[in-house]
Amino acid sequence: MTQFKSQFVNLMVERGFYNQCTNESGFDEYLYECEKSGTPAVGYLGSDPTGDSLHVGHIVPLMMMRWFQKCGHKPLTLVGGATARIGDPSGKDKLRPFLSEETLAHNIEGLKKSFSKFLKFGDGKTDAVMVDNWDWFKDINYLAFLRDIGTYYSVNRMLTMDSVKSRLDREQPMSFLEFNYMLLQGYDFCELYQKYGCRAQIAGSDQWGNITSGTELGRRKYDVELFGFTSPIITDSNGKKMGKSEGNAVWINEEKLPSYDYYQYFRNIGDAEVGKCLRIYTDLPMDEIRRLEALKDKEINEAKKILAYEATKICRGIDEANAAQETAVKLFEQGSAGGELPSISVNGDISVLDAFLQIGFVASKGEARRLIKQGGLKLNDATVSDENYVIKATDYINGEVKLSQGKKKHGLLKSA
RNA sequence: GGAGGGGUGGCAGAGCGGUCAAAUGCAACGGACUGUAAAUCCGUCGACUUUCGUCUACGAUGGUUCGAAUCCAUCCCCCUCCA
Repeated sequence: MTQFKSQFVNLMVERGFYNQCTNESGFDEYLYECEKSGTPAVGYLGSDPTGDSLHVGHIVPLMMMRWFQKCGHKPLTLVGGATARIGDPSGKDKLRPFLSEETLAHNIEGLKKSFSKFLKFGDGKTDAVMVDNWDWFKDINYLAFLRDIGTYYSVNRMLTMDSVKSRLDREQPMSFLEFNYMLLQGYDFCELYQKYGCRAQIAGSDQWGNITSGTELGRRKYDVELFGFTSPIITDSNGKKMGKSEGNAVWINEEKLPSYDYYQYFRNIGDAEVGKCLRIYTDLPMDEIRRLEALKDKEINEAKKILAYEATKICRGIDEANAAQETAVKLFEQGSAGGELPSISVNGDISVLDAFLQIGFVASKGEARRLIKQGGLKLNDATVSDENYVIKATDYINGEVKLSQGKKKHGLLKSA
């Protein structure tokens, strides 16, 4: 298992993070030299602030950076204040809507928060540093940019890039604005090289074209070899991208998704994904992972619990992980309500319909009625059969009524 | 600027004067089976209403008609080709 010299590359391969590298042996050699001499290599991970939080789909490169840092290297996290104003065409058919300045500022704050859950920021040698490409793009002069950078790009070559080609093949329009995206990302890489000596870019495989744009620019303009390292796109057994739960994205930031739900997302992962997810979403040592993924049938649930706990711990902290786990145990293994559940307070009696509507489990009374007909709503674990039922004082146990929708959605009704 | 095509429910995509709250597929949700899994099967999937039914919806606004997602007019937006 040690076909590579550097700790980092070996780790990546072993844990399933490795998809493609611009120069495998070169990168390995470079990192090995850095690791041996105790000089941190600098690598960056970019993300455009098109939303105000990252979601589990972004965790893969984040975890790579986390390992990168653990191996004694220095991570840079780049937020694309400038590139978000253009829109990355990779994997998209349509031009992105433009974002307002306020939205951008808000999103950047959200991203910083997401990043800081996985990486240690600060002033130390291997501490992560946040940069914004708006800083160097906002004052750039168009003619100067064309002359300094544009000369190194061949349109012939750009047209063969996947992000461009797929649009053209599908006869989807692509604006000149988007066409320029790869120049900007290429420029970013070189800028970080100049400023921080950054020679590595880590990202998802969809960024390959944009990464090579940077490595080629580096070679032509600065005569330096930059490295790109990508992860595979993580999919579930149905080939779908990871990251959706009940139709909603699984967000990293807690204000977008309660820790309990974050925990549950990993708890409910498919059997076939357990090993893969343990490698990617937790820091557990490989020996432990190999033991866990060997579990079969019912026992695999133990592995899922550990996965959920460990993943939550990294992203939400140990307290939140404990609380989420405790709630889950109470709810599923002991059948009582836990404290981490969503709750609402009411005065006096309330109809079941309104109760479920207010707690947000149903979007309308009609939906609540339908669920009752289908036997999908429960009060204190008893199926509701009468849609006109009114919850009264006698239904409260210790001042609470447990509301359940389906098997997994639970909440509490408290008397005010 | 010219010519043509189009805007329908979360998405994709039918419908082209009444039988349309709108086919079909995907996604989603509930139930059964299980292990808080997967697969499968059954059911649901605009709002209000116990049922009847009422209301709001097919880009926007007006109009024609007993009746419009469907026809007409104007406007807005998108796409393709030509200049």
